[in-house]
Amino acid sequence: MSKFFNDVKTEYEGSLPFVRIEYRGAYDLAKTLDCGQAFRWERVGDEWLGVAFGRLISIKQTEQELIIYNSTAEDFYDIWCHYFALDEDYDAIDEELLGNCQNPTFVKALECGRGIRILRQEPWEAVCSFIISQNNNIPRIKKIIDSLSFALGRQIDASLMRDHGAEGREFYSFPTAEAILGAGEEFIFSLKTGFRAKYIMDAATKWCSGEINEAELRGIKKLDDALAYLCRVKGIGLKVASCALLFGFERLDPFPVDVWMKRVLDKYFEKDFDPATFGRYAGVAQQYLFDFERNTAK
DNA sequence: CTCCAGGAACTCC
DNA sequence: GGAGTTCATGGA
Repeated sequence: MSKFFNDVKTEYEGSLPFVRIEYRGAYDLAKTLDCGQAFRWERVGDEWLGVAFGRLISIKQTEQELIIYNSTAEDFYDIWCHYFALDEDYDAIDEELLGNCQNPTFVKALECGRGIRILRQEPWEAVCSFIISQNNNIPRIKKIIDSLSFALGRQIDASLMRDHGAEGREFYSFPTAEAILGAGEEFIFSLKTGFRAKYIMDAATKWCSGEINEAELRGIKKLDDALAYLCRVKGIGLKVASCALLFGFERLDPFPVDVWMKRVLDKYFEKDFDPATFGRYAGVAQQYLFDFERNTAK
């Protein structure tokens, strides 16, 4: 029994299993899935259809409930509770952030962004996706990830999801590093990845050989050391490494600085402001500011 | 046509 | 160790 949601049970719509989660505290599903941290979610009516951990689900939010279609209670506890960060105390995180930084724009960004959660995505997918993200825009990042998955991922049975936007469509898991390595650089380039093709290949090579090892990386507690570890891949710099750690390795301390965050920092913060001021949840602060500048500030 | 996109490598001084 | 250039691609 969690302090953040009810005891979840499997229900059925015909033969489609689903779960209802009565969550407590703030949760903004739309912003969470559409704030640029994940690239495989699509709005279908009042639901979000997407693939993660090799599964196809649809999720929607009502007043005080989240409903996940194509998930049993077991799936929820094994995967989705974790993926959607429903077990994390964001009230406590927000409180600590506000204690560390009283910058007026940040306070405003937090109020606007309250309910955004940092998803816990798959490590390899995060690494690969944020390599693709460099010098690129979000719609095209999504297109490339789609074509990579279509070409090299494993097909997912979508028959139960016909009434949730899956009718007549095919869905694929994100390809493994092995699959990408096996496909070869020319093929990856042919999917419009451009100059990033050789970067993707270097990441896949090092991921497969164990030169970049997930468990080893998780064991590196000091942020700078973890960043340096990922930066051994050609094509991964500070920003991509920060995103990979924040979104794919269950860390909330990295603070990715892209063109948008540079804008935020020199528009609203003192000249030599150090993001480390935010403390161990700096990544959450970054996401509030990122969403604020892109979607709210105007 | 130019400019830009959740950057990073490379080349200069 | 900074500052400027280049890298594919597509949309505005």
